[in-house]
Amino acid sequence: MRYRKIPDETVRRLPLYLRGLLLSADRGREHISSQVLADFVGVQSWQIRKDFSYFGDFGTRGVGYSIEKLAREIKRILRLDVIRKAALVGVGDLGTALLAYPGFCGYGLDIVAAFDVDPDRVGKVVNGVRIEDASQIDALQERGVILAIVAVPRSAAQSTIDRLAEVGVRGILNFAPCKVVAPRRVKVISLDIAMELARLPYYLPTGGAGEHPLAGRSSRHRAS
Amino acid sequence: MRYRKIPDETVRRLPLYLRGLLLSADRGREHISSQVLADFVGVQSWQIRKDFSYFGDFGTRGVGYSIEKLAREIKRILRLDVIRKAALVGVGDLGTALLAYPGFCGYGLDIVAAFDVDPDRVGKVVNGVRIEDASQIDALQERGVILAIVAVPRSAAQSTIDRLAEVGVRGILNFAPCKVVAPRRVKVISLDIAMELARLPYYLPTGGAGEHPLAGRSSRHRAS
DNA sequence: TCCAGCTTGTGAATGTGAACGCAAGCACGA
DNA sequence: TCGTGCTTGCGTTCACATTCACAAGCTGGA
Repeated sequence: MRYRKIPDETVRRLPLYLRGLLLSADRGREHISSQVLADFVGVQSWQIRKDFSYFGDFGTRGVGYSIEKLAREIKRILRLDVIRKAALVGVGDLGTALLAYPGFCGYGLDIVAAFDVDPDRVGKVVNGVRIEDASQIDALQERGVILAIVAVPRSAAQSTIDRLAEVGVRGILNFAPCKVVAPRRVKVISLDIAMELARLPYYLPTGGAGEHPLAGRSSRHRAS
Repeated sequence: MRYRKIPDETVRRLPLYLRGLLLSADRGREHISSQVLADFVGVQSWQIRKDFSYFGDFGTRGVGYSIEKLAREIKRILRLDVIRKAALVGVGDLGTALLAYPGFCGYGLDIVAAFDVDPDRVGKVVNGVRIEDASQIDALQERGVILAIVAVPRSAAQSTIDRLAEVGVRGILNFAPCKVVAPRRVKVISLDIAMELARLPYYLPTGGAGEHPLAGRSSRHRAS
């Protein structure tokens, strides 16, 4: 089955495995079995083995996976094996929190630029990054930035993404709560936090008699 | 097929449809067809019709869906038809941003309490909500709060969730980047922002010759 | 060298959701 | 009242992902 079509869900799980390996690595062990890793990240062991089988033989039968080697392989597959520079557009409350968030560097992602249209914010330094005027987005290409995080208001989202696409950005993480479009060469991942919270009440128990008899059943698939 | 098993993916899309309806509502139209709504939110029209068919006949053939009625139905299905009180635990950078985020109220979700362990933060008022000491979580039940947002550091995540589960919280949106467990009666949705960003480089074009010949193909499923 | 115990890798079976296509049904005008 | 055009609802088909089960293969000890 090697090197056939790679399921989208597999790609979605790879960062999860990487996170698990990085968290478990500093506990002194050299190798880890699919069973132990599976328990640690909350999936099934065969799921892990199947996912890895799309990319090659990373383990040793009877032993397990070398933690360090496996982490390196996943990083290579996800193209996280080099430090990737990212830009943040929109330094409101959420943008500020993202700038301060230490979690990105664990994956080799480095926010090197931040932009906003508000003159009051431009020039301020947040977490070591100086906020620039949004017009400076034009220079992103020369600075070698091809990833961007969009945390602007809904009304500015599409135009921001258009601009980013124009200056050569190839991957965008969008937090604006609306549909956005981009050229085919630009991969956009959208995350609407309010929408995630909004589907939580669905799984709540019913107040009276079984109005939603089937809610919450059959979640064999993705947990969250 | 009415009232058979409801696909998890359908539940995941319902908030998307609701968002689309709310955004399109103020444009004066009374009815909307599945085709128009589909274009607006970025899915296929048959997908919308199929999803709604699990819950009942909301539309009128030849006319489309009443925007107001459909929004009301989706809210009912998602149990968003009453104002739901939610608590925030962890008022760091991300927590502060979430408190200030205006997007929740559009879905009838209201953050009425915020907790932190840092004495410097306790007592401060952010966006109209006074930050309380984490020990006050015990009183959540009497205050009628059964939804919580967890934005604490990784090391505190599991114990926070244990505590919330003890005091009767039934739904949790977790931002801590680690695996967490909860009793079956508690639904946990986890969101790891860094992990989302981490899978973005995978879709980047390859530098040299086709090292990843299949990347980015075949995305018939969920866009983001 | 051989055996016992583990763990991986993967073909095949199963299950689930996406995609299709069309009959049923409503609105409106002739 | 009938016909035309449009839109929904849904049975069916197809594609994909999960799940299973086991052969292949490594390690370490006898």
